[in-house]
Amino acid sequence: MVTRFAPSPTGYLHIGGARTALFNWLYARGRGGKFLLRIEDTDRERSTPEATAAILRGLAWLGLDWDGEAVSQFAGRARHAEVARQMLASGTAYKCFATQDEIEAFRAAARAAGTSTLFQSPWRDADPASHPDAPYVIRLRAPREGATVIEDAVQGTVTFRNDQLDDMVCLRSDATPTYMLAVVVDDHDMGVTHIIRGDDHLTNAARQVQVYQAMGWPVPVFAHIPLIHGPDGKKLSKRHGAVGLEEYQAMGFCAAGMRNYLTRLGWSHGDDELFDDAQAREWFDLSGIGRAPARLDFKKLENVSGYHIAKAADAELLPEIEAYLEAAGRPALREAQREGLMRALPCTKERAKTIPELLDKAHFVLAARPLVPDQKAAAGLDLVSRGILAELTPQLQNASWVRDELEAIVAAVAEAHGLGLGKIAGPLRAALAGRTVTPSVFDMMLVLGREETLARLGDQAA
RNA sequence: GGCCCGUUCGUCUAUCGGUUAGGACACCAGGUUUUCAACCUGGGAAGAGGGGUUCGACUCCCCUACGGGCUGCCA
Repeated sequence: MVTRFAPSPTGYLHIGGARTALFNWLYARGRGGKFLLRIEDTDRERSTPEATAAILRGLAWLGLDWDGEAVSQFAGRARHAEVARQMLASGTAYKCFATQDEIEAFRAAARAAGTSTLFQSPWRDADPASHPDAPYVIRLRAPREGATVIEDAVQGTVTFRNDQLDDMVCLRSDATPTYMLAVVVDDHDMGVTHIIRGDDHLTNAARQVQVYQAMGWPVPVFAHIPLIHGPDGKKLSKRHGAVGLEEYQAMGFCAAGMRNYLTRLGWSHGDDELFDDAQAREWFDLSGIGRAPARLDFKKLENVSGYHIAKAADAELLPEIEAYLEAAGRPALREAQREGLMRALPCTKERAKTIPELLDKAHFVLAARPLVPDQKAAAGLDLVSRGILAELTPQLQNASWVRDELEAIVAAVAEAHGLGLGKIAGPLRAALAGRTVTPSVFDMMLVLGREETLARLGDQAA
């Protein structure tokens, strides 16, 4: 079995497109099939190489790999034209010499008369001998009786009356193929067996089936999935905020979390919410896809992202963090910071929903001495607190650097002053991290090590 | 306008004629706690509306409302 993702390179990779790609990828990868990528660049006006690059970057970040090279649809235009000629020869298509003006006049008249605006070409049954020497388009000779039926894996059986479908243009007057023709030819030639795409193509599917039938080609399995809507239930657009996949990377969601969230958006497998790629590949199927459009919920995305960050192996998280830094336009990690971060990951990743949040928790290991405490931290470092820190320092000097002993020492000092651990943890936190919100003070000491810990305490002690 | 698709807690969803309509996120209350987070316990929260079919409908059919898509020599 073969699936494909076929985006138009006219902008960024839309979050909805990303999910479509993900579904196709999951379906193919879970069944030992192939997942192909085709760039639908037949619209020369709007297609740009930058957009293609953005799509490739987005897929790479999401972790979706495709088989073979990405195919340019425009490159296959000669083949598409050839098929149009074949249909002409077999009589399943015809030359139409109607001009744009004539078509517009037809539609205007139809609108005024309240009849169907579907264009009915007078050339459909014209004698070839009467053909003028003028530009023409090649139109499909679509059946006028009966109905065209789509057996859709998501939408079920969808029936279109043929009198609702007009003779669509397959080859334009400049001899370039239209999208409707090109998709069908490419999908057939590429051996695509399952077309999973947005349901904005459901109506198009009927016209495309007519082309398959005209060519006598086997019709693939269609699965038209509902679009993703904004939080207000309206079609997702820029006014809702992030629509481009890369924006999600820049916001710091982890790729695994994004995959999990997007997979679960509009598809379900019982009550399973959190899963890894292997499970997703095993579970994913067309019958689990819902029929109603889904809305984006950033809170849930955060939750899922946090789950996967906590679960990720440190060695895999580090490159992802560095990729985030680059995507967000933030400075790269210095070598010392990279090493420190690796040590700090175990005590920070479990508390972060996103990568920027993780970096914030890891600030203590990213910052270099002498630390400049922020306002709140500075407020906690009063004279009394500094005195206690000064008292604590020599005791830590000779301690064996293990959690139990560090806890015991700090607790003893606190008790000597008639204080709870909470009272002394504050100033410690301020001295060690320069902040009031940090990982556990003992975790920080262990990550920082004896030397750095004592140095930082010394910086702040009275 | 015509054709097509959709509609279960705020959100994502389970249910495939018989359930006190379940789970997750979010929210609220309490607990735990060295901060934040995490975690634990509890709570409120749904079948768009109206007709049928049936012993019995969230589930099947029809109508209405609302949302979406298509209706291009765009994709």
